[in-house]
Amino acid sequence: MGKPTTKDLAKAAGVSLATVDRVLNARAGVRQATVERVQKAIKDIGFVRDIAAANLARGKDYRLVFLLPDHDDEFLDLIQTALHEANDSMAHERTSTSIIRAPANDPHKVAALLDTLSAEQVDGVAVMASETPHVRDAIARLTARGIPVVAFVSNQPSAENAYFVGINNAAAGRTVGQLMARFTGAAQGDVLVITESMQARDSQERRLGFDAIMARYAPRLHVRPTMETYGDPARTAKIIATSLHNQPHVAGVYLMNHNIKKTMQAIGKFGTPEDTVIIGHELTPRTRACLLMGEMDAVITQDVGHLVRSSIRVLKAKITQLGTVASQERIRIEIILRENMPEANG
Amino acid sequence: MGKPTTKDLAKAAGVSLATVDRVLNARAGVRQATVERVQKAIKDIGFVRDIAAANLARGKDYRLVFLLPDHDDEFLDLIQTALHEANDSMAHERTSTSIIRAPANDPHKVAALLDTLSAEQVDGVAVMASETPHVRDAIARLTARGIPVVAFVSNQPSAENAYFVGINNAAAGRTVGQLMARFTGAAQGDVLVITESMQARDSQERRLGFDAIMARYAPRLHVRPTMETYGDPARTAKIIATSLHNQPHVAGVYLMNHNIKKTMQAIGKFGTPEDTVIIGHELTPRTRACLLMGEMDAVITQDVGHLVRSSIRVLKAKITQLGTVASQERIRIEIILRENMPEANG
DNA sequence: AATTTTCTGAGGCACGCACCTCATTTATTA
DNA sequence: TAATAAATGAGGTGCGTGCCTCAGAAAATT
Repeated sequence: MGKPTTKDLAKAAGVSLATVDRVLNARAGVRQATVERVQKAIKDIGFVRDIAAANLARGKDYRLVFLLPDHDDEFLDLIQTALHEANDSMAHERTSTSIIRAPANDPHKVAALLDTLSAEQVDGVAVMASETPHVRDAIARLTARGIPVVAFVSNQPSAENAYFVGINNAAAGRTVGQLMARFTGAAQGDVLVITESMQARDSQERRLGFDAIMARYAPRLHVRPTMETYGDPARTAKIIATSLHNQPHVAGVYLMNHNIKKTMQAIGKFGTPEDTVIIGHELTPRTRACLLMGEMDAVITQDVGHLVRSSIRVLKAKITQLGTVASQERIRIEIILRENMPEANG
Repeated sequence: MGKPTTKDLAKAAGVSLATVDRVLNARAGVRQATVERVQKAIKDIGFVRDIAAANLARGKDYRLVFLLPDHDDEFLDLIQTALHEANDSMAHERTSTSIIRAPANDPHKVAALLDTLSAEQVDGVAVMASETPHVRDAIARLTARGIPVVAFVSNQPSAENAYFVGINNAAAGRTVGQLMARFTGAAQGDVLVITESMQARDSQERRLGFDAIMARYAPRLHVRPTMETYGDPARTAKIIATSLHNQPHVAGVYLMNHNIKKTMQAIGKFGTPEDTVIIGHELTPRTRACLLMGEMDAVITQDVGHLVRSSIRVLKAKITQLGTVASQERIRIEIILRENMPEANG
């Protein structure tokens, strides 16, 4: 005989189907003693609710919202593409995702947007935003309203209950450090570190990890202070120009944020020594091309499709109060060289 | 209004539910013209069968069989663990997996085992075995019997219809080559390549990829002919001992197959220069430990959990004649350093 | 003890689909 | 044209669960 059903449960607990239903769906009007009898029976016979059947009966689908920064870069493009793809393939698993966008560095706007989401319209939320007290509180209010939240790409360690879907950025920084240390061989010189802003927690963590490894394995190299572009092309160009001019030998460059288009353009324009090792984050059309042409030596990335699907699975698991397979939800820090680069739409 | 149902389909096609059912489930007794009318309506209204409901109604579950080699190594252990894990987490998606084992290098036994599987007991099969004519034919017979097959880990390019779940081994070899070339810095000397057997197609492909990159990027190094251990500890020890003795400077070692326990033991015993770069395949407890202790420099691996889940998804898609999300099924060639090593049970 | 309140059981309908039977219509062949 | 075969429609039941109603049973209150 197959998996136990609600009928088996009712029999095992010595109650009726109606009572089983009341307990399973946390409806009122059941004595505590009875609730416990049923719960014991659940464990005894190993009952697990058939979610497919439950969803069918309920006619419900999962409405998930992804809150993303509202600026444009290739990484966000990838995320949106993956979300649309997921939306298509999950439509028949009763799951629909929608995207809302907020200024990345305006915590008030983010918080305000999150506050507009009610449990009537939304079943779960994935938030990609910088960690600030406002955002943290808005997340807390969401969960208080019964809406599960996951932190997406950017961790929210201060927000309890917000499961983090993304990579360990310190480890990512260490990985880049190790590659930089080894790829530079025995070269002497400077290493430039460039990012959009060190405000972002991600950048700080990556830098720390990077420095730790560089200090240990490549003391021959001098790692310069982080240069911030603030996303400004002119500023980026200027920074790069003066850096490349002043440093007689740039052995390596670490592009720490994921919007490296402008930066690579500037580097291409001003030129670096042939053997300069350039490592950056996120596999996008741009970094893909740079790898192929040998302009970049390695890219550290996370699988965007996996990020999206994992967020969806975790949110659904929270909504249905079911468990997840931990190993499936762990996001890998992927090292991409020209040789192991997956095909374009992967 | 939500997704179209069979009722909507019937209306759109101008036929009854019974006919829709006959078409959807490929039952006999429908005129070709009518079949086409229904299929056109399916496209027109974008009907997609609700698999959850269908499975519920059908009371069916997917019985999948994994045919694995019958010897023991850590990689196979990982696969079995992942299979058990998947079995648990898929139980409520009406999917059960079982494992049967056959001597890796006995194509007749493999074929004989595959021939015993009938469509009454089994809905899909994943085959991990060396590519031989016997195996290829047995796979063809399976699909002829209506049982979908995927090639698992080991490709079966000669078996049409057997979708391959695994990595491109030539690319994996190239990746190792690139890492070897860069990690060895400017060192001169020999590179040893060790495997269990060059009979296996995987080993041949890896070697080709490796050589191509080494010739191009590290002509300073001399890559020695492949040494075969045949899985024999004594032979392994002897090979290693003489190699390390004869080669004055071993700059690198490439452990090409996934059963590197004995080999690493031998290497540890006879010792290598401090700066010898050792790279191998598959992240197992053993390679994990070697990475942590600095005995190995990099491990090229494929996510075993992903391999298993992907196989299951692909088989189920074949059974239900549905599509898969290509990007989700692409198995990555993962580069693992100490710094980006996932936790133990990942 | 009588009354109110709180539980509990029995049963039905629905979800989208599979699968079955039987009657009826349409096409094919003699 | 009649006889036969093939195609189609109508309608029912069940999968496991959610959700609702109503009638009784048990417990708590007066």
